[in-house]
Amino acid sequence: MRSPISRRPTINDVARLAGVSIKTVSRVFNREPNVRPATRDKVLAAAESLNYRPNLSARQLASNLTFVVGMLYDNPNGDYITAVQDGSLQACREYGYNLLINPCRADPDTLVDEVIGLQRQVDGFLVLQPLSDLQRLNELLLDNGIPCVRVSQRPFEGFPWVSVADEEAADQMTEYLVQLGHRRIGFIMGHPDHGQSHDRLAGYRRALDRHGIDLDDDLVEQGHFDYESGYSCARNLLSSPAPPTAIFASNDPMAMGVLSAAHETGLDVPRDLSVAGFDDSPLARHAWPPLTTVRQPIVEVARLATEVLMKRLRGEPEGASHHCLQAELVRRPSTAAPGETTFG
Amino acid sequence: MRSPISRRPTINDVARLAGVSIKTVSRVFNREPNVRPATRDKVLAAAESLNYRPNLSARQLASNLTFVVGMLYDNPNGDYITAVQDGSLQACREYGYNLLINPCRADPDTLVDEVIGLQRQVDGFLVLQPLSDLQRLNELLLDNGIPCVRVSQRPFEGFPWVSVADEEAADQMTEYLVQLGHRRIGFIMGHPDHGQSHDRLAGYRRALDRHGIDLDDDLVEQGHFDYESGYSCARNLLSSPAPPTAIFASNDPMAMGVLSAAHETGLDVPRDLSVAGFDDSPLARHAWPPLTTVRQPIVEVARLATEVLMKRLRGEPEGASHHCLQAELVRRPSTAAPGETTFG
DNA sequence: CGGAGGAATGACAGCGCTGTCAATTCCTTC
DNA sequence: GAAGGAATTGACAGCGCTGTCATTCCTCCG
Repeated sequence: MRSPISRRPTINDVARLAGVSIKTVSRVFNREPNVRPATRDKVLAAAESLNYRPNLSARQLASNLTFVVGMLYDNPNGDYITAVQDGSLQACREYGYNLLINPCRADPDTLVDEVIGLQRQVDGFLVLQPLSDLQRLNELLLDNGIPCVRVSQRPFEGFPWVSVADEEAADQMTEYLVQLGHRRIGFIMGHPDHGQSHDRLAGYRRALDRHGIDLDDDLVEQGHFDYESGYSCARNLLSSPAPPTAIFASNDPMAMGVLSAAHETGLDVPRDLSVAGFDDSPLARHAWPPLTTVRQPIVEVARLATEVLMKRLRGEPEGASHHCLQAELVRRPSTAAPGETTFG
Repeated sequence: MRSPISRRPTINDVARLAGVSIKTVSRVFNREPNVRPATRDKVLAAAESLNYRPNLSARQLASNLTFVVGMLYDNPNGDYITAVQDGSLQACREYGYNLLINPCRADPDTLVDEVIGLQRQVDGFLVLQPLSDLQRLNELLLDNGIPCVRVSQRPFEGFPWVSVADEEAADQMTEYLVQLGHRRIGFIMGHPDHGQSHDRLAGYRRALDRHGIDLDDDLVEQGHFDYESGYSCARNLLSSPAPPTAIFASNDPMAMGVLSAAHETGLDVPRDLSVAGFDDSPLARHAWPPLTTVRQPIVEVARLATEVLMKRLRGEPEGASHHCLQAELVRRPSTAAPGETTFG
């Protein structure tokens, strides 16, 4: 007589039902090579019908691996973080890994402690911008032999990295503004310590260059990726003797600041001033008027980066050590030809 | 001669060095009673000198505990989620637990699978709104004997819960608008399936009642907590024969929609229309004009809920099964006396 | 001083899985 | 049709810890 107790199914139950050894079940769940497709199917069917999930603790204990990847970040932008988590989780689930989130302060000392403390609790790290650009952190990780994948616009010898074609996207946005008829286009840079800031500026410059428009340094302001700096940079730009007819801010919160400054100055957007952002955060859709911006494939970047990490951890061929994804221009009513309006 | 191999020390190493059995070491590390102080000290000294840390996986496997709590949510609001994660992590770290995030679709069938699949991977769940109001999910969790703490405005017999005094906050906001001189105050409800929506409506009603202001049903619109519904509800309200002089939306994205509708209609905010939101998401500060709203103590709610869960898991006295935290009114330029403006 | 009874400690069997290595099966190839 | 080698599968011993239960050590009292 079999026990009717409903305990969680183990690898033994699956093996028995599938008529194979537990080792074969283990192979299937670890995607090891050399399992006949028919056998694999039998095992998967058995597992499915029992609703079997491998016990992580047992797996960890036996393999001396944790099957957990840590996510290291200090980005305060909630929408960005949840998008990254979303993408990363997709890859994690596919590979049977779990994700341990680790928001941390960029303060180097605390950071070192945290990372070292986590050392045996995770198999590797996904390091997000802007933390991924901290030289000291990267070196620490590398010296301790901890597998990592970086999301960054800059390479760091020793770790694979995933980036977004920021320069190209900024070029496209500038091109679009030029095509609309703008010649005096203000630019608000992001935080100078973030790699992206410089790429976006470079794209802006490249597009202007191509059209033979002189780069007026007075049209470039140094912001910090936050609403407040967008606001004050815009105030500066708009109060200059020859104000721009369009302002391209390096991210959406700064563009929101530009909108506020414009409203406050009594300017109509887009008639008197076109405003463009970068990131396509939910903010952008909810602004008034809705913001023209650049949609970054954040979810895809995170998924890809996590997949690269998984492959690395499993010793599979990793492919290229650098992947670059394309961003996409999103046109909304905050931009128009100078003097025109997008509304009826 | 000691082995020079630098592997991580195990409980056996400590036991040998301390001259006791591994079980005694285990007792010391688990703070079990009935260990002589002298023995305890010997063990701790040995552990210290070896720099021993218990292996989590082994502990988990043997004890059938995971020292991980899962966070179950389907809220798409990134700022809310990161705030919750932040608060929850604070409590987790304090108790030596890890946090496993689990965004999921509210689709009941998938959900059941996910939760059951996670069953032995976590010791308990923190269930967030609005998932925490799904009757079927709560029952599933309860039937499977999984320890949970809910963040919700509604009780569910069997689980402790943490809520925010939404009704009171909505009352305060309405009171504030009345004090400014508004009599026709529009209200946009949230998603009818979310408990909060009804509490906020109740607070609005209570305040009007107190002031003897008749409740005009035409002033209450049914929204869905998103920008779009806020926009269309506001259009309805503003195009009525007797439009309101203030609109109180049940969350910030809807208030953003109200702002857009007002701008589009050519109304000046706050001179022609005061607008108030709820939640104090970053959106609110970045809107034009900045939104008067209600700050919810999200981080604190999450930390408290997680602490309650930890205590429950550790069999410590839990205290009350219901905690309620206060929200706080945040005044910004989007509200003013009718006909007045907040700007110079 | 002997014995009762609680406090302190230990022996040992797993927890559910993976690594190792041996056994078996399946193809080729001539 | 059999040898030879590669592909596939299985048996079994732990991984480091905790639960159970047996054993030993005290302490206190008649």
